[in-house]
Amino acid sequence: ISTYLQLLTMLAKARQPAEASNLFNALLQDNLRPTTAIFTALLIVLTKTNHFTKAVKDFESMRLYEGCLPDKYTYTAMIKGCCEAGLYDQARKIFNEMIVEGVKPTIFTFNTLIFGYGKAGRFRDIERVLTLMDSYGVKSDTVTWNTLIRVFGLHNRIPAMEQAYEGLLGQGLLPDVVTLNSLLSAYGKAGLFEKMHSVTDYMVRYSYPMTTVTYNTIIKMYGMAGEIDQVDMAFKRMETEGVKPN
RNA sequence: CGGCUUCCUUC
Repeated sequence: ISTYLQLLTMLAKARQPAEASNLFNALLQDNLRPTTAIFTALLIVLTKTNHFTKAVKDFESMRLYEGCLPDKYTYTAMIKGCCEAGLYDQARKIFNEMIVEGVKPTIFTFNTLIFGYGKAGRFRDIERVLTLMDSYGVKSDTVTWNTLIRVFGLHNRIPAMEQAYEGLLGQGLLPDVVTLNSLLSAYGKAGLFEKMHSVTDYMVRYSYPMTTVTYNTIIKMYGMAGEIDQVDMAFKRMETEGVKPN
């Protein structure tokens, strides 16, 4: 069953829903019993590939298999799927069901909700989630702040984004490469190139790795702004820094 | 140890 789980996880990453369904049937034919993790992996591939209705059906029917009750992973995956499908009421319903079933939401659950609402610009809902999180005694982590920074950046809410960055520092956490790449993306989108530079300076000063993603972000942002010379410089710098283009 | 969240990769 571990073999099947590993294979399903790979198929989820590769977004191969048909192959994943075939594999699930093969597992049954091998007289193996599916597990909650197997169903979760299956739900992930389905929601990732716009087979949301099928995912809900499997989410409902998994309970018919012995020992296959949804757990914190399953609920979080379904909440993410609902948000990506734009079904926020459904996401909330599944969260409530999770609570009723006695499955404790984790930081993953809350971060997923924040990202889902944030992408859609539902900032009131984010506030609600943060309050809820507090009431469950779950403490925000770097990913929480990164998520807030990302979603505010996506919506060009630069002051709110910078407030989230301050929140991260205020909690005694350090930015990671995802934080800084998100800042680069937002500043680039807003045309705040001086601020982009202060982020890259910061990365150099504190020895953050300038990854392929970092350079891809810089190239994309300058490209969108029509700053072709900057694009060229960034690409050449990748080569001199030994960062491989992907 | 293996399945859930945040950065570029069709906007």
